[in-house]
Amino acid sequence: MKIYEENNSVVLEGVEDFNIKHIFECGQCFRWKKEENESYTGVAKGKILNVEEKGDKIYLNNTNLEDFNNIWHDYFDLGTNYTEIKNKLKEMDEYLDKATDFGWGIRILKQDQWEMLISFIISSNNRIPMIQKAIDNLSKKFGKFIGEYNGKEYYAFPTPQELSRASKEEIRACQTGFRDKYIKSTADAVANNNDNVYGYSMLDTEQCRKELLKFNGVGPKVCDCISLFGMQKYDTFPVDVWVKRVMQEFYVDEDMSLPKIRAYALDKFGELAGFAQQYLFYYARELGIGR
DNA sequence: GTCCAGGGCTCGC
DNA sequence: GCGAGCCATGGA
Repeated sequence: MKIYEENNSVVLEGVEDFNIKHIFECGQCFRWKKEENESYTGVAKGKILNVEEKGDKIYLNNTNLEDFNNIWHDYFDLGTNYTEIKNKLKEMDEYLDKATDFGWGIRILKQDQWEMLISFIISSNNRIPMIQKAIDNLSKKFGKFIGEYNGKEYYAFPTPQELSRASKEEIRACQTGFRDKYIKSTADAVANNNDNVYGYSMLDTEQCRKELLKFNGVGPKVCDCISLFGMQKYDTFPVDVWVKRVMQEFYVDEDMSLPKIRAYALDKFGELAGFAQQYLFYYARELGIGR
């Protein structure tokens, strides 16, 4: 892979296992929006970035080599060999063989722990477009203005302090619905009790899970998503309706409970369970498997 | 009106 | 530690 800077952009030439549609639409993130030219613009780490694909080149627009080295290299998990991961998954069974071919360019982003905590509380019993809307509203209302890009204004995700200053009613006004009380309670807990969510990455998967489950509005599924997308716990397997469908279609009985599906997958996919989950989720959702 | 979404909480065993 | 009900909002 060749990396160089030109015209306020960083170009990645010949990067393996990288497809922007797969990455941004596999359900792991909520703040990346597709532009008219098929590129994606989003906010992460308090910066606005646009990502564009042209042939075998990936253009990271509105950034420079310094930010690439400090932020984006890690954010896009470019230090991990996804070819190797996919090959191991392919050897497991025919369904993963298909799913990894289908979503060949997926990478699990290393996103902000706190942002994942609140985002996936909002996700509970909700739809993806509604989740995106609520997060946008919260950011616009309580986050810092970062700047403009391509004629649009962008805001950072609010910090724990910024969000805890909001009332339950103000949070609800951002279209969070009945989850308003969960968000308020969690924001207060993190801001006031100094619950150090940024330290949970250092804990092992089980300890991390126990800490996250203490928050109001965080159950098994939400907890697994935060662990996987915010804390690099790859030996987790979030089971939502889509994953339940694809698992029942290919692996287990119709009447198996969610906790048992989770246990089954952890046992079967082991250290790679989180990666398997992403490929299966994207495969199931894009193809409408089980509906 | 009915159904459903990247579920969580509470209770009873 | 489980399973079963109950709870909840907004869009299609």
